[in-house]
Amino acid sequence: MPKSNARMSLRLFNTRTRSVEPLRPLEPDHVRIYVCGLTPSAEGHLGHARSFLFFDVLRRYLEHPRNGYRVTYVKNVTDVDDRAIATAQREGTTFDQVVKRFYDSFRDSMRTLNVREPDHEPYATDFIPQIVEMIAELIERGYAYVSEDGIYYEVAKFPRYGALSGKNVEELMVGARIAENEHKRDPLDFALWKFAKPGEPRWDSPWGAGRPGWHIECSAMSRALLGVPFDVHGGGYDLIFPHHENEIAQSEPLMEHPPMAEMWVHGGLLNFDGRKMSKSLGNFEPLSELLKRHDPLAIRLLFLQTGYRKPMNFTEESIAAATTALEKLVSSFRRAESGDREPVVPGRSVREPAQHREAVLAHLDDDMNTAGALGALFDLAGDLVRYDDTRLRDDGLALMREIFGIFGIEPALDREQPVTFDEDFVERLGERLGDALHLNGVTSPEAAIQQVIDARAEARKNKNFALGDRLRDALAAEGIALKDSKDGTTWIVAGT
RNA sequence: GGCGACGUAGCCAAGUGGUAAGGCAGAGCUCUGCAAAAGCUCCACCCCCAGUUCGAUUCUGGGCGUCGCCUCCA
Repeated sequence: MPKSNARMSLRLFNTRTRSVEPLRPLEPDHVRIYVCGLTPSAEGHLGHARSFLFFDVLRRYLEHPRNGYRVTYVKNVTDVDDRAIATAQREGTTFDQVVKRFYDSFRDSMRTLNVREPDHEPYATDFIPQIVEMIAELIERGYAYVSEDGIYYEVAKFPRYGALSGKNVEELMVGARIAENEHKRDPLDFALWKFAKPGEPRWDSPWGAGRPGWHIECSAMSRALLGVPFDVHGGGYDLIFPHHENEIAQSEPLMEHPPMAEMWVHGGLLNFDGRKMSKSLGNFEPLSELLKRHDPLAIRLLFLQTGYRKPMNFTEESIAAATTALEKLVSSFRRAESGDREPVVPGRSVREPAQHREAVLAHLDDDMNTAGALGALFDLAGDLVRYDDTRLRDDGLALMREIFGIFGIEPALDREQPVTFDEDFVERLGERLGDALHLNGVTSPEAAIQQVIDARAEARKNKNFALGDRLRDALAAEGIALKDSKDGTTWIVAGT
């Protein structure tokens, strides 16, 4: 397979330049990515997941043969912050236990969502020496000063401050909403190091024991693990200001050749029923809970349908639609795999897998237009059962799997029906069947359903359609739909 | 108040200076004992007004609306 050439290369929107640009890695064939991770001092929600899901797809695509890059992907964990400390004090525990609890849960959710593990997942508290070193350099060069309650970055010393976010420093200064702090020289200055108050976690530093401010860890850890400059710095839109602006202000004065990251890539935020999903609004469902109610791979598909930079709205209706759509894609795959074929309709053009492949990849090259790519994938799925040539069919199946792999939904092709029955299913089904059929000592829902199917087949064979329908209706009332085909009857969960 | 994004069918959503992908839902048909599934077919004057243009949904200006950031936030 030919390597990528200049004509078909991945283009991404770069927040730094506000334009779509080709990705040109600083090292040949190697892309270094730093994505701001979570501050696990509270429950993660689906909005967090959207961002990480996008970067997971980006990473998969970079490694796909179309691009063929080796990727080093770093996603940090802000494992000490004011809120975790406050929660710990309230609960009579320690901040690291609070963080562990929430982050363990979030990692489980990421696994459930088929998000690949980062190459590095640095915790801020594991990089205190590097953070302290960086603060020392900033003080030495006159960008930071020691104050009574901590060490601050002096924004006025960095002329490019505001360039990434398009903020005007003067306007920010007059903004009434910047927190006043008597220990700062300027309201815009932000903490690099906070001296510990009694009872607070502390690490030693030349200036006094304390903890790092939020922003400095990303500057220190990206420098330590990737080196600066690197290729892509990612995160949610809400991080552009002030977090990423501050990272730049911390990192670039210490560099010979800024910028710290060639490309800044930001994912759009997720709304929930039309409103921002936020910890402060309290209108969110923990990710771990939501994943119990919805197919995680359908969630991936749902996110793929919207441009990654656009704000999107999550509703029960939208996830239901995505769930159905995923089932249909998988169903097309399975039908083709089993040799099932649809006649080619006159006037309907069937395109070869290679053409579909190009269509999908061209969309992805275009600033990761996953929605367009998904449309092309549905086109492929439609043609899959129309190839009368085995080679084409096999190529089509392989392509389907390949694209599913980029999207991170490949487990859907192999898994069993993702069905959950509640405990009373068999009992309720038995009641619904009444005299029509006595379930014969079965305990598993699957076996019970099979018994009903067998009994119905017998009834239909005997032309006893009334009984057959009664059996089918009993299953339908429990949300189980039957599908008759020449090879027998199968069932799916249709919902009630 | 400052900055920014968005407004395409019932819902979600891609996209283009030359009368609009895809998905979900819906309708009709085929198949079928019935149904489901599957297949076929159908379903959009692209928020409003003005301008540029031979031609705008796509460009420019104004308006209206929704949302976000400016404070911890993916």
